[in-house]
Amino acid sequence: MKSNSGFFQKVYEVVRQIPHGRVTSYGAIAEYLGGRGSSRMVGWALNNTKNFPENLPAHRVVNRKGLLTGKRHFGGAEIMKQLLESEGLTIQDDRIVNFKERFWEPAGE
DNA sequence: GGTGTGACCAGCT
DNA sequence: AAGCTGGCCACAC
Repeated sequence: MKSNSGFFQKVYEVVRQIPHGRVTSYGAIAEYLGGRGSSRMVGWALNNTKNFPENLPAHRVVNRKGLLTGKRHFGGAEIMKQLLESEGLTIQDDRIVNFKERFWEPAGE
């Protein structure tokens, strides 16, 4: 075990483990990791993902309302929307349709 | 080692 | 009803 950040690493792992065509929320990941208060940390971790050479499905991570909050961090709202649509999801009004059904729980896997 | 921040969530006004 | 502030916790300077 590497004594690395842990939290960040875990976030990357979880995000990377998100099934194709599924979405999850920051709060869910945060709660799964340690505490619901760490929800903001999840966003920060994802902010580092843009430094990742490989494609991290951070676009599958949205807020509790299924709203594409971090779309602006992807370099364009259209990017995130297209990515999700490409995954078979439906985006309407910058929001994931049937988000509740598409919701994937980190601890669920 | 202290301060600031950050893509949230939930409660209060 | 809607808007805003606080809180949480871990990382970077």
